[in-house]
Amino acid sequence: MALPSPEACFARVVVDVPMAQPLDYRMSLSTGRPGNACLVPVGRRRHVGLIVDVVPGSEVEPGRLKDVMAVVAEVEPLNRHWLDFTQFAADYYQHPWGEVAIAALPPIMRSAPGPRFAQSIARIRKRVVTSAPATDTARRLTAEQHGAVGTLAGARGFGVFLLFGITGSGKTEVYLRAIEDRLRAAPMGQVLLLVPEINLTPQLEALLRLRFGDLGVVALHSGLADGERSAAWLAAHEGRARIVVGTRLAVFASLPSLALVVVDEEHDPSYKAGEGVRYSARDLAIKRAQMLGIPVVLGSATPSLESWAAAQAGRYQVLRLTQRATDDAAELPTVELVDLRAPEGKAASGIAAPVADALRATLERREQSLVFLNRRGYAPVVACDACGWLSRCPQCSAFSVFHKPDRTLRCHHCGFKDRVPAACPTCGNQALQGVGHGTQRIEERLRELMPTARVMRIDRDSTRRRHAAEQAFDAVHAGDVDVLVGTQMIAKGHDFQRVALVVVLSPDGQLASHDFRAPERLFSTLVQVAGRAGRGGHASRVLLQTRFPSHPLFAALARHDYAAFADAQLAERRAAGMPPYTHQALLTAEARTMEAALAFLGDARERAPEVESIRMFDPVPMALQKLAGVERAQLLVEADRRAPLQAFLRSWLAELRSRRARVRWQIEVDPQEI
DNA sequence: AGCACGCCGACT
DNA sequence: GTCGGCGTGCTC
Repeated sequence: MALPSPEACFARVVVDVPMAQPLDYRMSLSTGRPGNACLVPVGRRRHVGLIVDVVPGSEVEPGRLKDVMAVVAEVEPLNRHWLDFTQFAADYYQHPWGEVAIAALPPIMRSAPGPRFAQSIARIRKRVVTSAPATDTARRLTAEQHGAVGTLAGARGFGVFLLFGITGSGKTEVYLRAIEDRLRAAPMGQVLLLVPEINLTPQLEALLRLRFGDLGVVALHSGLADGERSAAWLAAHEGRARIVVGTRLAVFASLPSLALVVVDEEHDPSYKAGEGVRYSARDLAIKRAQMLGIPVVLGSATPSLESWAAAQAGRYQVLRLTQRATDDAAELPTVELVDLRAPEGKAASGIAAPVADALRATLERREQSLVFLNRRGYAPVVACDACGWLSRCPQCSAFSVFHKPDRTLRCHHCGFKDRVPAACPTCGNQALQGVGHGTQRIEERLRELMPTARVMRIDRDSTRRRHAAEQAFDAVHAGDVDVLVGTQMIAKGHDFQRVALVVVLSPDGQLASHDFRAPERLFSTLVQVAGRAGRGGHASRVLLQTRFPSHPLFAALARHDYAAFADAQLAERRAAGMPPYTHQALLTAEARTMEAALAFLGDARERAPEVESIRMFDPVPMALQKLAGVERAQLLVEADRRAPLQAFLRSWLAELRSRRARVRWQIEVDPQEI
C-alpha cells in the first residue's frame, strides 16, 4: 500500500470504454502529465488510456483506486488544446470522451507501452517525411484570386472564410498561396487541409508535395497501412510535418502549431461520419479553428446551405471567384435540358434521340463524352409481366439489382447476391424483364449506338480490382476512351482535358425525394459533373434528360447561378422551419421487428424531460425500413437553438442509458439524411 | 464494450 | 444433482 507522499497524486484517465466519466488512478507526480498515453487496469482487463488531468485528490474511496501501470515516455503528451477539442467533440456528438479520444489516435498509439512499443516508435520516427526540394509551380493569379489571397494573408485570429468559386476558378491555387503565406508568417506553423476523399484527389496531394516538399507534407486517411498512418500522425504530432492533407479523420490529428485550416469542397457529404461517432469534420474544423483563434477557409462551388446562411448572416466572410482561372478553360459549358416528355425526347433504352445525336457528333469530332448515371448494375429491378413479381431483397426493404456480367441479382444495401432466376419464382413465366437502366445497360446501349466508339464504364463494379480505377482514369486522360459512362465516381476531382459533352441521364429521381436536402445534393452533384466539361478550352455542352425541364433547380443550373438556387432553398427552409434555421438530432433504433423499434422510440419519447423549446416528432420507420434483416425506425428531435438541444440530449440520453434497452439505438446530432 | 455475477432448463 | 442460458451491473 502506497503511503501519501508529496509525490503522490491522481491521474484522471479516459479509456476506450463507453463510460461517461474518466477513471481515477494513483500515480506519482513525476511519472505522467495530461496528454500522456498510459496503460491502466480496468476490471480484470488492461486498457490503453489517455491521462486527461493530474489532480491532488480523488473522490473515489481509496480502497478502490488502482495504480497507473505504465506511462508512454517515448511520445510527447497531446497538448491541452487537443484534449479540450476531443472532449468538445465527444460532448457535442453525445459520445464518451474516451471512445472519441482513443479512436482519434493512430494504431501505434493504441498499443500497450513497453519495449516493443518503444521499438515501433523508434522505427516509425525514422521514416523520413518525404522531403523533396520545393518546385515553383505557382501560377499567375487572376484579380479575384489575388484579392482572396490578400484577404486571407491579412486574417488575424479566428475567422471563417467561404471561398465560393465556380469549377475551374482556381480555388486550389488560392489554398496553396494562403498556405504559403501562413507558413511564412509562422515559421513553425502547421496547416491542415481537409479533402473529401483522398483517393479521388491524388492530384492535390502530388501538387502539395511538389510545392511544399521541403516543409514536410503527409497524408492522413483510412486507406493507409497502420505503419504509414502512424508515421504520418507522429510526424504531425512532432511538428516535422508542417502540412497535413487528409480526409475527415484528419480533423483529429495532433497539430501542436496549427495555424490555418482549409476544408476543400466543404459541402461534400463524406465529411459526415456515417458510423460510430457521427461527427461532421467540417463543423469540427471550424470549432477547432475557433478554439485556437486561427482562420479557417471553406471552399466550394456549391457551398452547403449551412455555410451559405452563415455567410448571409455575416458570420462568414465570402471570397468570390466568378471567373475561370486559365485561358484555356475560359468558357463555362452551356447547359441544355432534353425534355423526355416531348415526342423527339422519348428515350429509347434510356437515351433520348437528341442526346444520341450529340454523342455521335462528339465522336465524329474525335472529342470525349461523359455519361453520368448514378445507378450501377444493369437494371434496378427485374419484373414478371405475368404476375407482377419483383426482385426484392429478402433481407432489405429494397429491390435487388440485375447485374448482367455474372447474371446475378444483388442488393446494393446489404450485399445479398443470388443468381437471377430463369423463370418467375411465383408463376413460372420465363419472360422476366429488367426494368430501368443502370450503367451496365447504358454501356451496352452506347456500344449499339456507336459501334466504332471506345466506350468505358467506371463504377464500383468495374473498379473492384486494385488500381483498376487508376488505370481506367489514365486511359481516359491518354485519350484512349471516346465515351466514359459512370456513376458518382466520375464526377469528383478528375481534371479531364478533352471532355466536350457531358450527359446526365436521369436526375429526376433525386428531385422527388423525401429528404429535404435532396435538391441541395442534386445541385452540387450536377455542378460537379458539369464541371468535368470544357476544361481543355473547347466549347462544351451539358445535356440533362428530364421530365421537368421547367423546374427552377434546372433553370438555375443552366444559368450557372448557384446563389439564386441557394437563396431560394434557404427561403423555403426558413419558411418551413428547417435547418439551418433549426437544429436537429435523430434517435434511431434497430430491432428484429418494426413494432419493437417503434415501441422503444415511443417509450423514449415518453421518458423525455419536458422542455418547452424542444419539439419531438412521431417515431417513424426509416426510409430504408429494413436493412440486412433488421427493422429500423427513427425519432426526430428539433430545437431553434443548439444550446437547449444539447442540454436536452444530455439528460435524455442519460435517462435512456440508465435503463436496459432490448434494441440497439444511437443518436445522431445534426443528421444529414432523414 | 467486456466480463463478471446470478438465478432457471436439459444433461452426465 | 451440475453445465449453461443471457438479464443486470460495474469498471477508478
